[in-house]
Amino acid sequence: MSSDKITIHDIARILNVDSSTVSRALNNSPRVTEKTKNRIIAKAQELGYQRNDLASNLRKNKTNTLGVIVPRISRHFFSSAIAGIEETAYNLGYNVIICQSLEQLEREQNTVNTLLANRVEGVLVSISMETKNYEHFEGLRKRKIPFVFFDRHLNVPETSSVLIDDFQAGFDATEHLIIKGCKKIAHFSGPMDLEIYKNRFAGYKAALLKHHIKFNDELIFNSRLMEQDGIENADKIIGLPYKVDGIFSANDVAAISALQQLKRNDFKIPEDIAIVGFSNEAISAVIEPSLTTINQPGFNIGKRAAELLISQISGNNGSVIDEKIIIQANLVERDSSQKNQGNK
Amino acid sequence: MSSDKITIHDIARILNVDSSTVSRALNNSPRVTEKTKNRIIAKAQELGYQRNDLASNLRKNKTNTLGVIVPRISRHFFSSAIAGIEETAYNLGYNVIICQSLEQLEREQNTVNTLLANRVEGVLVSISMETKNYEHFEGLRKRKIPFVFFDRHLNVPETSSVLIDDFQAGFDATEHLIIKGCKKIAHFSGPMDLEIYKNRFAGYKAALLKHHIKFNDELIFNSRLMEQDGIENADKIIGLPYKVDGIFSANDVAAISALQQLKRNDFKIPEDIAIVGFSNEAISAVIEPSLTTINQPGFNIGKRAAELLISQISGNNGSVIDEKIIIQANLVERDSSQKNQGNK
DNA sequence: AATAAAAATACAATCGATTGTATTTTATGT
DNA sequence: ACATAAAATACAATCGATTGTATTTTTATT
Repeated sequence: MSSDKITIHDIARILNVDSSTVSRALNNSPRVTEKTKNRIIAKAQELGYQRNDLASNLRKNKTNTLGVIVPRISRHFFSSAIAGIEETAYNLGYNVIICQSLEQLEREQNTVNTLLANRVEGVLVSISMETKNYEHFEGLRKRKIPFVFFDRHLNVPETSSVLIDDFQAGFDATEHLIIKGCKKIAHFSGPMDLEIYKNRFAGYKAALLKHHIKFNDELIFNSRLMEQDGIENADKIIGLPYKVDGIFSANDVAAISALQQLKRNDFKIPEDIAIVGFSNEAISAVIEPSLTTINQPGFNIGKRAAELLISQISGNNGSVIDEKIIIQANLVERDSSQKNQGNK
Repeated sequence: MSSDKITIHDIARILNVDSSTVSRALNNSPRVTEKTKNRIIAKAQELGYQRNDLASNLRKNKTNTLGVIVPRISRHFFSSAIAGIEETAYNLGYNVIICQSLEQLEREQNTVNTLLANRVEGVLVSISMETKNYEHFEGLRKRKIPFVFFDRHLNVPETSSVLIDDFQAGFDATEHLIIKGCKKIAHFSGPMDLEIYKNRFAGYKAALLKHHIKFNDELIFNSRLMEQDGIENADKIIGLPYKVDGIFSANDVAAISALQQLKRNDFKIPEDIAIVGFSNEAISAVIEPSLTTINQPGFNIGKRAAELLISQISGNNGSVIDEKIIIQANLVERDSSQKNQGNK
């Protein structure tokens, strides 16, 4: 009946055994006879006993819990990554606490403290756009709690991360535009404190260099790559005294809003301006024209990151671990970049 | 330095006070002098003390934690709802544990147990497509842990839920098609164990009735409304000996894949067949033609559900609570249903 | 039947914080 | 300076489970 707060002590009292025996029986310890084990399990079931993990974890000094910090759950890349994390965690018997920073440094700091207070055994982080340094992760380091950056990371030594090769991807995206015949290629970049944006930008520059296209500072547009930013960038491009014929945007959100804004201003995509985005959001496949972009396999990144983290938790050999896993990110060619190549 | 596992007892020993004083100081109790409070807080900071919430929660018998169970985090509606839940929870000082059922009953049952073991104080649930009854939630009821269904719910008495008016929305969607001139309207329905699909279907039938259109069983397509289902439904419609001129799909996913399949088979949307979906996924706005659909305000639903749950937790007056909140869901008219009305 | 060895169970400390009660310290008034 | 009230702090039990050690019970051996 009233299965309100049944403890092992209640069961012990009823069956006239010690609570330690109940504990061992429920944990299937070989130290308890099959017969009493069955009695105890039956009674526990009858009373609707449910272990108190707070007490258990406190005593064992082990929580089997991972923390995850992402900027925003509702972004498709992150929810996919979380799905991958969850999958791995679930299979290996870990729980997951998910926190959002909402791109705010202060909330990111708070979540680290919450996770510490909850004694998570490891943390997976993709940092906010406001995060410029490492400080608030020091607490994890001090307490020897392993953590792994995925995607949005800080370039600190002795830290593991699961990333895509943003330089290569940026290079590929830009070279693709060049091959399609673009000469004046703009780049929408994100906050330069974030490694991913630095690297995508570097890839862009390297591709220009390789193909002997002069780098032009005026064609670099810095923003937080939100929807509004894409629109504003598009307006700036329209206002330029010369013709831009390609855009490589460091994310899809800005690429798409720019694409729509350009369409509204009677630019033909890709004939007038070819566009390549980054992330392969779900929208990108169905927008018209469909958006050429870099596919970031979120689920897979989350999966690998969780695997790496759990392996570090398990083999806690005190030594500092610094492992980088690079996941393949591939260009998905769609319509927004299929420019007529030359005029034969 | 080694802030590994600093406890209030460590601080107490160092400062030559009792651990109870340390506890009270850190919790800003008026029973401790400002002077010692400051000493203690300073020392705690110096040592990098971080409260162990496991111990604290165990003792207080209060976790300030909510559980959330959704079918799939990566579905936009759910991640939006979670964002709304998080927002409310964060503001009111609650933590949130998020679990996915992945549409599997077994996993849903497991998550309930996990949440119980973690002593959450309330649970927000949107059930899986396999969930047909209430059993596995009985444990919550027994332990007097309030829970609130949102969106996908079971129709059990003495249970609170935050829903949209699926009947009305189904009615509106169907009537909209009728007004646009459709005479033979197919309906893609989901598992009939779920109230939401029952109600959307009922709304569909009511609209037909009102406008004197005969209900035709052949035009009802039951499935789990996945991408593949939409394609198959479209094929079946194509194969019918008579012409279908409208589709009301109980979700956007199936509506969109059907739309694309029909396009591939040279049907003109909306001229040949008008389509209305349900949920207003992000894709629906950018697909061509853009999809008319019912907007379900996920963030808002999550927010309201969390508020309702927390109010029930706070006012735990033992009495059973049965509160239904109906959130407005509105038709978003887009291109997929703008059929030529008559031929004047 | 006596004794050793093995098996089953009981005892008791512990994890880290909280909190009601008891004790010590400080302040107040005469 | 002394009694008393008030303030500050210390003591000790508690939350519920786990686990090393001690004790009791059973089994095996001669």
